[in-house]
Amino acid sequence: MDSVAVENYLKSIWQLGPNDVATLDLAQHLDVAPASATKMIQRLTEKGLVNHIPYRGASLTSEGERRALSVVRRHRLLETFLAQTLDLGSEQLHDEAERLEHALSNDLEKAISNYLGNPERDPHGHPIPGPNGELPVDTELLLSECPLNKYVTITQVPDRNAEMLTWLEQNEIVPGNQVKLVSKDSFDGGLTIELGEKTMQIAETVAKLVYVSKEDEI
Amino acid sequence: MDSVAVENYLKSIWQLGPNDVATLDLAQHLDVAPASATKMIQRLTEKGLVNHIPYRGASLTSEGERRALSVVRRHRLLETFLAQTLDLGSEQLHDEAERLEHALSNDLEKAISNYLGNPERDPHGHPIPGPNGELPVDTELLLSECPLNKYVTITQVPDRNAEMLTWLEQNEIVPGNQVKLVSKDSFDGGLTIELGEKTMQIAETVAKLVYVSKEDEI
DNA sequence: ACTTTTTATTAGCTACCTCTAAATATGTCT
DNA sequence: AGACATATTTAGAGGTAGCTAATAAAAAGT
Repeated sequence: MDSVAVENYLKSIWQLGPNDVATLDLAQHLDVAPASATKMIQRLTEKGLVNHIPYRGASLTSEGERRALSVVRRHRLLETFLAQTLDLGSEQLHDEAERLEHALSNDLEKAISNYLGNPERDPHGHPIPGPNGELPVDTELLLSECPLNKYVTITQVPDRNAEMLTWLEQNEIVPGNQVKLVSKDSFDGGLTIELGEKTMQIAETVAKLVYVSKEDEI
Repeated sequence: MDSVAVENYLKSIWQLGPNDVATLDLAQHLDVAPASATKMIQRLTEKGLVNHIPYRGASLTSEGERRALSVVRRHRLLETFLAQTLDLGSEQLHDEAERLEHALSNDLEKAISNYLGNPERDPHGHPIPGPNGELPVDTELLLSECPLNKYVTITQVPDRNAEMLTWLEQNEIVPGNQVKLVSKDSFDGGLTIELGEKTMQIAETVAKLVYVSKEDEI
């Protein structure tokens, strides 16, 4: 069993990957000092979970990725489970899953997955890795990069920022809804989209975190 | 936030209390070396959570007890929650709750309690401490010490030993069922009880872990 | 190309929690 | 009371994970 710290590092490297992750980025992501990240990267390299080229960056080995995906699976199953049973604010879900994911046994993971009917997506639309780390082939693209004037279906929204999530929900930018990208403002990257009957503006930073499905008619 | 280790020590001292707990008993209960228990007792004393008279034993301060009861509350809420949603083997419940209890936030604790209708007992019949550590006044007594030839209702069964729990369940010794203590064998402490239509033997060690309600007619 | 800035690593320290082995206190038995 | 057994504590060490300050490497600017 990996420690909570190890699991969090692996998960963060996975989230920031798949390119080599800079020590500083990792440290900021985990809210630790850069020196602490260096130390841990070395420990993980020692364990064979990470490939590290000093002064360049770190990436996961296949075993490291397997373990990272196991954490991600537990996280997303928990989010789905909690969303379905208790009804918590969508913002809370992420934080709670963040804590509980490290304490979920194999058996309980199975029981939860089974209870939920072995779901493939969490409530934010993120794919849930299979028991052995399988992820669906990624056929989705970013809202910020989708073709103009074509309706697409929102598949994934980010879950890490509670504020943003609330804003997205209030504007009905949630998985399943259809949007049409009307125009991209060239100077600030802002996007104009149509959603149901309303037209609205969305910042590029946000649009870069929302995924939509590729093939979609009308 | 107390660490997992601190929470486990506090919980164990509470479980072994309320009398002074011997270092060796505590160490065995937690499966650590006696020296480790001594060290932790000293740390807890430092923090004001434990009263310790060297070579005598340790007991909880009121703050220590408050925190121990918070762990117990989380544990029992989790057992109840998991029993109600997933249906896990009764043996598994305890182990899973044991892990998750340390990762349960205040908010999630509230949400779960609320979802369950603020229950006062877990599935094994153990009272769930209130949010501030309130426990009902104890009016129950041990099956091993209850009056002869009087029907009493089982209120609590132990949850720490999976094997014993399975045995108890198979023999319908579960909270809510009625039993009559027919006789106590003086030499080995074994008890003869009547349960529904059958008469059976139960070891004293087990009978000392089962609680029954005091007032009960027929 | 050299200097400055940024990024990364090393060195050295701390806290927490564990262990084994040695020392000490307590309780019991004769 | 003295001796032995048992329980407890101290001493000393190791692993994990964090920190700051100092150093070194890489990247960027002039």
